[in-house]
Amino acid sequence: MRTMYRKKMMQAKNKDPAAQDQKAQLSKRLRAAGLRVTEPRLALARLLFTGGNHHVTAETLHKQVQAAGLSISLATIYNSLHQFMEAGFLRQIVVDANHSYFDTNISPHHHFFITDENRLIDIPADDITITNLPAIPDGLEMKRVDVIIRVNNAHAPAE
Amino acid sequence: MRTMYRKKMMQAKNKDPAAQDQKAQLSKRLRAAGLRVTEPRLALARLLFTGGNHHVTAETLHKQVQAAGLSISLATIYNSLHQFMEAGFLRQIVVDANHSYFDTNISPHHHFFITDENRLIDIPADDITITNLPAIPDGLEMKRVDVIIRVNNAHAPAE
DNA sequence: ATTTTTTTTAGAATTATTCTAAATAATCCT
DNA sequence: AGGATTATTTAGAATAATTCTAAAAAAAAT
Repeated sequence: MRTMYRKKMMQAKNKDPAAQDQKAQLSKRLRAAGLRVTEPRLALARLLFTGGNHHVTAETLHKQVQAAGLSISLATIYNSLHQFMEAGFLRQIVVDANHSYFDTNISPHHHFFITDENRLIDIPADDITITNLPAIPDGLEMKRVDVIIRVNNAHAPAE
Repeated sequence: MRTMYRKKMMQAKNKDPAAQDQKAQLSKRLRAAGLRVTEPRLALARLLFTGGNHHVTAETLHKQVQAAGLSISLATIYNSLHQFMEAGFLRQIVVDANHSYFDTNISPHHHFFITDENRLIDIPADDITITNLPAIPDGLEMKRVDVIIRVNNAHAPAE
């Protein structure tokens, strides 16, 4: 009996109630998207979907994973990012030929892109008013409107 | 005297006045941008800057070159596209992680991007009214505002 | 528990683009 | 004009980001 009790304590130590809850929530989200709940997916979901909105690239996410002491292959990271996109958990923002970001903020909004820092800043949808949108050509349907305001540091040498 | 006259005729046949004029104009543009006038650059300039606005990729331009019976390396095409960009003759539109287009229309305007055809359509600047632009963060200066309206063919399977 | 299906992964392949260094062409300078 | 100087072109190698492949591992179903 004593050993049993010890075991329970160990478990409790590794998984406090809040963490348990978070895990349950994320699992539910994954399952709702038709994705099996696996360790790599849970870990990525936790990195992406907790603690505010993020703009990540496959590479920066991979580094976050390593910084957290985990090991998830780049292939899995790409797979997961695409699956999360299809599930509507992420949105991809392509800013130039060399950089695309995955944005965890999926509500309609826009972006500043700081060209000389390769950094995105969200602009709430309400902060930009677009009136007078042109008619969508016949046979086509609108998927989304992206506004990117390109900025650079004042007096910075030409990009 | 007869042979001289013949020669002149031959020249006239290869270079009619209109073509001559076009070439002179394009040469002037290149020189104004600090670029030497070379055969490849002239040929690319003619393909790009005559006959209405175009949206090209390095690849499609390369194919146009070949279709015209010319041979210009892909490296030169990339070089020229970038030089033309720096000169302000072209503007690059990046629509997704896989495709970027060079647009010969450099006046302010926006785009429809037809996702299932990988095709851009210009939207005149006046057709979209953006009011209420957010303040540019301190120390930054605006370079340009891009609006991309993503559309797909109605009832098309998800992209 | 075993089988079936899905997921992960290392490493190869692909794609778009850039770099390198040698050959060629344009401009400069008498 | 002709030789020196500088810029341009090019083939092919290199790079970077992403995708593919096929075998091993994990999850779900039976």
